[in-house]
Amino acid sequence: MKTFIKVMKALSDPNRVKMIKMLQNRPLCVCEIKEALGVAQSTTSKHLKLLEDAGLVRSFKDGLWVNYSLSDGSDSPFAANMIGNLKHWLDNEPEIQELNEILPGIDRNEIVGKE
Amino acid sequence: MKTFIKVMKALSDPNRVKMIKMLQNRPLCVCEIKEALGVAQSTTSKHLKLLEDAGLVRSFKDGLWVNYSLSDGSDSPFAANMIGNLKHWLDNEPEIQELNEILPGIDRNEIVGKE
DNA sequence: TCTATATATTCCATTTTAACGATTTAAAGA
DNA sequence: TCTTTAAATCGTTAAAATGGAATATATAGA
Repeated sequence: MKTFIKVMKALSDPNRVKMIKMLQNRPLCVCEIKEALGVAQSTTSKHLKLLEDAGLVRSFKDGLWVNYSLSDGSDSPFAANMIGNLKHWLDNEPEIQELNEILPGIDRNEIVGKE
Repeated sequence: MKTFIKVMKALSDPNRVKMIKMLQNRPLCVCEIKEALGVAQSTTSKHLKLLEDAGLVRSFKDGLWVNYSLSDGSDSPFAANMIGNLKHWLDNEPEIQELNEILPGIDRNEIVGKE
């Protein structure tokens, strides 16, 4: 039950759902996700941790960066199922379409730290 | 996005998930669900309203009673999908199995109002 | 070793959620 | 009409979730 609730909770926040949808395009570092969503870095990091705990995303370090990508779902069948569903769900949402438009223009090497 | 979030939120509370699992057996009135879960009547009613808003259950009156049953999912494809998944999910959870055991013994005509 | 930078963590304020008791509403029956 | 009873709603409280600023951690490079 707990693992199921974790997945549902993880997916019941719009920003976290957007993160999943963005990661369908390509792996992203925290700063790229933060930039795309327009939220604070700490907020981004916390959301990603929650998604990771639910088995929906995974992370691997690359120097200073931490790359997040979709999980293969091997941790939780619930997570696996939802990752699969979300492949086609919500694609017509304006919020998601807008993200897909700006995402190609977002590059970790061009993000300015604090402003 | 909103309808999706509603479904996820609705399913991110253990008591509400238990309600769904109970309704897989048969339609139930508020007092039967309250009895099975051991929570207050007002709590039960509110949870059911939330599930109904998400398109996961529907209700119809029968005299003083209000019967709740699983939705056919026509309101929301997300709800439909989750109702389908939950048909086989969580069946091995001790909490769910216990509910399935006590449920046959719960009868609306034998529930005492306030005690 | 010192600095710069990306991320994680901590702290705090605000909002949301879940629960209960009490009250109100609605329907059935005396 | 009055009473009873099931369910919905309201009011309140405690816990959890969300968000940002500030700080700590970790790695790369000078």
